[in-house]
Amino acid sequence: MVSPNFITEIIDNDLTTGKHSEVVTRFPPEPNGYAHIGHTYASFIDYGIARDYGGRFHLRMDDTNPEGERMEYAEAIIEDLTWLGWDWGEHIYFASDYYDQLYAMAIRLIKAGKAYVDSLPEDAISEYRGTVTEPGKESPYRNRSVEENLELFERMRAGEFKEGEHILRAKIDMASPNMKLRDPILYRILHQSHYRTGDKWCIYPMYDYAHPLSDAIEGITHSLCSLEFVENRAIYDWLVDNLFEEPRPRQYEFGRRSLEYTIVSKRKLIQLVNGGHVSGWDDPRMPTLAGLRRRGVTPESIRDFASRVGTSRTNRTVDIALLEYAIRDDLNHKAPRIMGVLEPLKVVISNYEGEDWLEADYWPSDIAKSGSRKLPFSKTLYIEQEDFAERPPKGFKRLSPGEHVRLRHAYVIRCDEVIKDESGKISELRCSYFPDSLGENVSGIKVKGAIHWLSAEHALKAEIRLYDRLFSVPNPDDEEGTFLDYLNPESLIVKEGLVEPSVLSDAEGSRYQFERQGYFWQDPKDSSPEALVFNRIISLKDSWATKQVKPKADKEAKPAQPKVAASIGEPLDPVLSFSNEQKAKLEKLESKVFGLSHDDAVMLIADDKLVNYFEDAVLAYPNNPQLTANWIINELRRELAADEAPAQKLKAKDLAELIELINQETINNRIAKEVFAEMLEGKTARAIVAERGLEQVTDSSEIEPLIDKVLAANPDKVEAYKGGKTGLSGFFMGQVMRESGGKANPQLVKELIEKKLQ
RNA sequence: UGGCCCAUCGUCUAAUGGCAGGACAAGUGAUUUUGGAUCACUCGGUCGGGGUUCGAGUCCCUGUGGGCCAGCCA
Repeated sequence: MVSPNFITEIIDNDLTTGKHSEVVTRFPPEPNGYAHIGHTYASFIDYGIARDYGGRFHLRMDDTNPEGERMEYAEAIIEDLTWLGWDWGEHIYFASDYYDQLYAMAIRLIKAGKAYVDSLPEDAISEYRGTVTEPGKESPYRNRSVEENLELFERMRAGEFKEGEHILRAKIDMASPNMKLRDPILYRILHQSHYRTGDKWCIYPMYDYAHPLSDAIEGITHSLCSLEFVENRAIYDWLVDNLFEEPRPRQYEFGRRSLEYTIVSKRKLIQLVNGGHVSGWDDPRMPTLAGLRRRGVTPESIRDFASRVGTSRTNRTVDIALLEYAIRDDLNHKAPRIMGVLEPLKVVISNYEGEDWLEADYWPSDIAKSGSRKLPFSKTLYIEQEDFAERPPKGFKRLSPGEHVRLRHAYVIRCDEVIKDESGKISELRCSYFPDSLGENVSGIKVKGAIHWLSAEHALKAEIRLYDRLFSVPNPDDEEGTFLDYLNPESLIVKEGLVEPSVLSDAEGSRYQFERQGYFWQDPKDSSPEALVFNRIISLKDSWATKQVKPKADKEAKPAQPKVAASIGEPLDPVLSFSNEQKAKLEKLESKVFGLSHDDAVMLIADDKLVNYFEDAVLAYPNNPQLTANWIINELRRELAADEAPAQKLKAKDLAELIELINQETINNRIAKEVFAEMLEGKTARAIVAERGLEQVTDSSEIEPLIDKVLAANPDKVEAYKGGKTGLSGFFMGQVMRESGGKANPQLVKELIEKKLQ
């Protein structure tokens, strides 16, 4: 369901290491608006992962701010997510249910000296916070006694203060480069009643406080959210570390997905509704789930879409064609085919009298379903205006004067005469039909195409609403002016059309394909048997139309963007900021004694820790300083920088031992990396090599059989290689190296392979 | 004069350091009583520059580009 990604990788790891035995995720919407397509993606990851791992999925209303939150929204979100197919069983929660616990935990923090009541006014707090480039200042109230904090906080809760008079903050670090850590606010006073807790509280927890603790309370294992919360993770960890034991939840962030021709910002959606640009939150053009549902889009197709859009750590904008594909792909095998005419053109069959009820299959032959309805045929028909051309363009496969066409499920007709009204507009076609062309009994007349049609006296009038993309540009937010300037004026076109009489006897909520037009269903609000209203869910792919606009499309094609950056920036020379001592050291490392390249020497010297480490290592093994430098720069430094840093324990002389083994060619580079990884666990290089017998194999007579084995096992690859696919040399190398347990001398292997493949 | 995150076909996404693959889009053809669907094929990519390595999309440095952080919002 959810395709593998960096999060499932983490989960796999947590499960195999036993860090968690079960996966518990949650989706935490705030009930202050309607769910939209963006929510489906996030909730899909949460629900899908829990489901895939046989774990638990919680729906939690993140209601920590009484302003704007309403039960009505919570209910709508529940309805929408249920419709989507997410199943949380009994696990529906409200952050507001945790208010007592959260309050108790705040007391604990205060008692531990980790939280304090600040009484600075709002603007001062903002000022004291500093900026992204300047550290903040500590509040004069930061060092109040525990007793005073306890008393003030209790009085805050009791409603003794006005909004803004006091707040509760975590005591972390006002100088942190991470702004979120500059004593984040935990509680604020809000004299507002809450849609669930009423007037019980006048202090409310902030998201940054309530969210991690709610996760921990519920036993969430993997708390997944979007990228803009990366900085918040620091508070998340701080709080959970201070208040909970292992196993505790961890937060992981994924990239958001936006959709072309769509916006989901709550503010902008409201503007669309209030400005009358759409009919409401469930207007079929809206990206809300309510809108999608009313339009007729199936939950299956939305799920399929979400699974086709992958998960990564980058914000991305998805091609809307992918959504459209998912919708069509689902409906293709679900929607019976009927006929509907959007813009009728009258056709009189001169040589036909009376009426016939023809049997017409609901399904094309490539769909393994059966069923049919009766279709009335008579002297006067309607066809689609588009399906007739007085002067047909090249490649036109429909009706034109003197030409034949198949009426879908019925006869072949020929156009004999075109009748126009006073204004010159075509008002009617006179055609003749071929009685022996029905069904398989083809009259011998060849036709290029088949068109849809309806019997004039039997067809039902219907309002047909043709919905299209809401915006005329893929990224309205990236354009000049406001997004409202880019509304697609043709996002809704209403037609007075005709449909088959059979629809009246179909079940409510039936979706159809109007052949050659698209997928439709009756609008669930506005349609009735007396006044039919059909919504177009999605048009059919139209390769004829695509072909027609091709020259234009070529012109519109984006000019090839040069991928190369226009300017090549000069790296800042770090030597400029070096002290005299560092400069002296640089000279030393670049001298013949050490012989390091300039860049490597600079890199080491820029970090005192590294240069000291380097000097110690070279002291322990002086034979190849450059090799030592390479290992420190390319391998060791990464480990030193890692969060959990076992490398701190790796002594310079131990690394020197590894360098010696490499330099003496006792082990090859590939093995060296394996050994290095094990050394982080505290063993020494020589011990690892001896224990596991990792010495390099340099004897051709030992290697050659391995090569023969690999070549024999892959005759096709050998063939391809000899045919010029030299990229396969890496494949052979890899196979042979693997066969040798990684121990073969790679240069030797390479030479031998090349010799054998000549 | 900050910190953090990110960069693979047009789009989205894969590739224990070892054959850059898939899907959508586009194109060609087959098939078709839907210019749909289906099938086959084609087109097309590792942001630039250095380094490590037998071998780099993957590791290191750097440049460029993009995103996020200074609500008593979430």
